Amino acid sequence: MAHAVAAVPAPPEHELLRGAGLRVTGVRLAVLRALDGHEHSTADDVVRAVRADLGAVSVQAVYDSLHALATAGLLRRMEPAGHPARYERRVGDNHHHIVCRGCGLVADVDCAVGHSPCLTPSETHGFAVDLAEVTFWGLCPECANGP
Amino acid sequence: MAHAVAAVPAPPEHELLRGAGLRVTGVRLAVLRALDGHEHSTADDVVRAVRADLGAVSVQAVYDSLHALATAGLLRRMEPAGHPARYERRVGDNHHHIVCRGCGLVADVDCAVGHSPCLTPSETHGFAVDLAEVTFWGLCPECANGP
DNA sequence: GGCGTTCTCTGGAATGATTCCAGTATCGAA
DNA sequence: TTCGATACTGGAATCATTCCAGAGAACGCC
Repeated sequence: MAHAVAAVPAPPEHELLRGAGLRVTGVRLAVLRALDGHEHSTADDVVRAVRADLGAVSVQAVYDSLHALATAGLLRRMEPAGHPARYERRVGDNHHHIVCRGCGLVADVDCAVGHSPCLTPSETHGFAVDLAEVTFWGLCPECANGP
Repeated sequence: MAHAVAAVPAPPEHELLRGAGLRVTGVRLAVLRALDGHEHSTADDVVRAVRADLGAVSVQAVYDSLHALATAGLLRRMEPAGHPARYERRVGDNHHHIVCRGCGLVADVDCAVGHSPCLTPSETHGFAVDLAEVTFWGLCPECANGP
């Protein structure tokens, strides 16, 4: 009876990649896993996590994967001014970010108002706007108290 | 009667610097002038403008001035992801930016709603928020039509 | 199951904006 | 006018990211 179910189901990450028309590779799977539960990781964080997972992997392989996945909409790239880029798997929803001026810590914020009032600029200067990005700046609890 | 007014009034930039507690130097005045009518200039743009104005000036002098002026609140620094930082003299008002994905062109947008509903996040995670930054992304008319 | 095309990964070097450093020049208060 | 603090010079360094050419792996097709 153990073999009644035809095959081991492919892991969800596998499906995601196929669904997006991307080849399934070890590095890409490892990148997705690395970001699971570690939102707002830098490319460097991801490189370390992927190497802990797979062994030797080149920096470019990770950058390429991050690019491919971001372009396919499987992850989102955000770049706080003055900090390296950060990646997250939470996509498709309308959420924003708080960045700490002290340590660079990033936290998610759901849109303050539910729908998107600020997401339609008053005057577009003829631009075809496709995305509104809101970043809050401040100090995290740690940096606000610390020396 | 011509000499009734005691002295030639200091240029407004001069006053601005003194008012902010900054020393008045040629480079700083030239940086402010360079940004006049050329909002959203890059550091490189400013270096070129300052050199056209004063002659030989080091890159660091311009970066130092930009930093000092930005810290003093006399200009604002904005850094669209993937592009060099840009500087503008329009400060203190609540305005945002549209950035072209094609050419990097930046335009000003007044807050879509007048006051600031989006500027108060729903949950701050304990952060002391002091600034909300809204960036719209899209294509400028030129890039939307061009090849 | 093997084959070939096409995309991905490796390793190393390059880029570009920005910053660091030590020494010299300048600003402006006394 | 002098002096201390601050700004500027020139050159080298940093850091995230990208470019490059070639070796390797995925997967549609026979």
